[in-house]
Amino acid sequence: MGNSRVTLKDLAKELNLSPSTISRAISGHPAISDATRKLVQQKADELGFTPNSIASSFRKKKTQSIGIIVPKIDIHFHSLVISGIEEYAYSKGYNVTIFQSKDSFEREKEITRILQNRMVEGIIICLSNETKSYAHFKKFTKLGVPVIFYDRVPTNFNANKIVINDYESAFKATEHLIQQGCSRIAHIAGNQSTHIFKDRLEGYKTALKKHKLPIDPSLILETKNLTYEEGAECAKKMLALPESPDGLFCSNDYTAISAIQVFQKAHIKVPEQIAVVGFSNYPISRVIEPNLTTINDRAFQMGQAAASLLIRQIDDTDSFVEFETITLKTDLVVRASSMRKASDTKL
Amino acid sequence: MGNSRVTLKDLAKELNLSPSTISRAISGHPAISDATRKLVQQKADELGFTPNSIASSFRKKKTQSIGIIVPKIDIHFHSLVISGIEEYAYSKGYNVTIFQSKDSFEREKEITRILQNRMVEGIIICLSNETKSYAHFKKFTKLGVPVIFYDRVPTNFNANKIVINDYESAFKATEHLIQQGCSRIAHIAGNQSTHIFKDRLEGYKTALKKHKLPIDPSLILETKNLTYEEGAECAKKMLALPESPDGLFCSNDYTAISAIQVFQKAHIKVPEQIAVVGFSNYPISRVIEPNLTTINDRAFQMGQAAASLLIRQIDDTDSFVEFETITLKTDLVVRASSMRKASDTKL
DNA sequence: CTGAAAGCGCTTACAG
DNA sequence: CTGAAAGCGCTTACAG
Repeated sequence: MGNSRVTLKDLAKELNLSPSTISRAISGHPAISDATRKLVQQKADELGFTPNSIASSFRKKKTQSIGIIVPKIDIHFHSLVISGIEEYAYSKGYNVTIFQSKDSFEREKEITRILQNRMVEGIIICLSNETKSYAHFKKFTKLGVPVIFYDRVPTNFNANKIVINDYESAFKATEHLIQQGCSRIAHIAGNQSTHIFKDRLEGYKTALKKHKLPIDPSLILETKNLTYEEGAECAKKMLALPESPDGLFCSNDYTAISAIQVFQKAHIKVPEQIAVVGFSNYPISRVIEPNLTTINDRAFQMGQAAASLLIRQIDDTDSFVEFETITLKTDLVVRASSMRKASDTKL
Repeated sequence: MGNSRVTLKDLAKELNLSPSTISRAISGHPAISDATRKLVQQKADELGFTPNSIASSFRKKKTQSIGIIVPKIDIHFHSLVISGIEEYAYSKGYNVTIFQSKDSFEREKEITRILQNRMVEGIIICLSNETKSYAHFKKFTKLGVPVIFYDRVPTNFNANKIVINDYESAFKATEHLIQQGCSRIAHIAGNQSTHIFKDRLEGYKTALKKHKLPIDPSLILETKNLTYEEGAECAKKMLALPESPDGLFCSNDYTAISAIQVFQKAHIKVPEQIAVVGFSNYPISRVIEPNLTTINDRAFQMGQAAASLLIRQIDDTDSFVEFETITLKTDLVVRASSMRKASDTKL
């Protein structure tokens, strides 16, 4: 099979023009006459010429590609973020190469090496949960390759970050429960070695304090990974307490949903006896009965924001800004699982 | 910032060796002495040399990268497939660049142009639902770039395909309902212009025929996109029939779940009064009450199989095989939503 | 075991 | 408006 591509030179020979002219005509250089441009275009179509962008990348030292590292692609949050990144990047002519760290620090390091060799122009990453040291990102700063962190971002390390306000969101969620008349509010917390879950716990506590409610340690249940199974365990522990809670704020939707199911099996009514709020607005939250009140964490927008910031930094090579942190708005999506006061839809 | 990379030449100059030798030492060529190899390795680490794989790709005409086109990344099925692809590709040293067609034929064509220019060595794609013509893939055959289709694959077009046996899976699901004692089994079908949904309808019909059950057109409800909302509509239509069905096989899990919820609101017991089976084994199927019986379509394995076939074809440049179709096994995952005979767990 | 040389397919500063 | 020339950073067939 004649699988040798047509090159600029081939076109040049055919048209008795120089490769320089062909190159300029194809890339729309202003100094080329309309007549020539048309001629070249026509011949290119005829011969099926299509520019070799590897050669062009190599020559220009611009690959027009960005790298993404996520722990796992099939976690809905990450796939939404990637979707946002791809959408924005595509509109700007950038390609997106993805890698899964599988929550392995070693693999994450190895991937950064690959990305460096591949000469990506920028990187967007959600850190693996094993990552405690950030030395493997230093090389990119030196090479002028911007790196944007999202969701699980480094602490004590100056960097570009896209985050949501976890503290504020948790505060809103908890205050909503208080306004619905709850006074014994429990919390299913994520791993406290992770920054964002710590913030959510803090927001919960602050809301209680503001409304002069006691902080009862027996109502705060920390999990390792906020799994469906852990949620059920926590819910059972709550029911075993001398006095059950009348409200529950969970650090994600999975634990909220499994808790609701445990309550329902124990013939405890949601929201009448326990009002429940989750976190993340997973698709399942509008499917479960009762529909789950939750925090919309805007994963798609997070991806767009990350890509937009990244490409801005790629283009502004000599700006004075070193790092930027962007905090996105979140929304409390009020649904049936927390609605004890029918009249009080809008608080 | 001194953001100029260290090159082979720099290393060569430092060590008074030729670039050829450095290149060979770095890439592990056997003809290089151990002493030299160590020397080069050491200096490379010292100067922070890391090979420019764009230059290497350009020179070798091997990019070690493959392109994926999916309608949307944040559809769980696709993110699972991508995860399988990435995992396999990574283990073989290939990179994965992703694009979303957004179910637009025009965008899909544009993406194939980009992939051609980027010189990917192979492509894995789930067609957009607008795609009826496959001419935009012919160029890859000519260039010797293998293309693997999965899920939504071309019909009347010779190609590499990874599929599941939709007909057989639907047959299994329907027969399971029959064996659970259902005799009036309804079907919520997907768009009949799509091959896979047609096959599922056929499998359903064949199971009924085999067991001498009548095929009742009023029990077959076609939807456009198998959405949650369409599922609810269909369920309501079923309840409005003179005689309700006692079994329901749905072409995906969303419609199955929304149908269950409609039934439950109408105080119809699942599975006692209507047994329900879905398709795809979405995570939500083991969360909904009762847990949903469904077909495990092995999305992750589909991704791995696609990547494995692709890379095999990239490597075997002069094999006599032109196209390959791989059909993956599916599983009926029996859960509570269809279990009318407690004793009859294994059929 | 090591080196000199050519070249992959573009782009661009320089010249006219 | 067009062309000649150099070069991006590698790899590899050829030679010794």
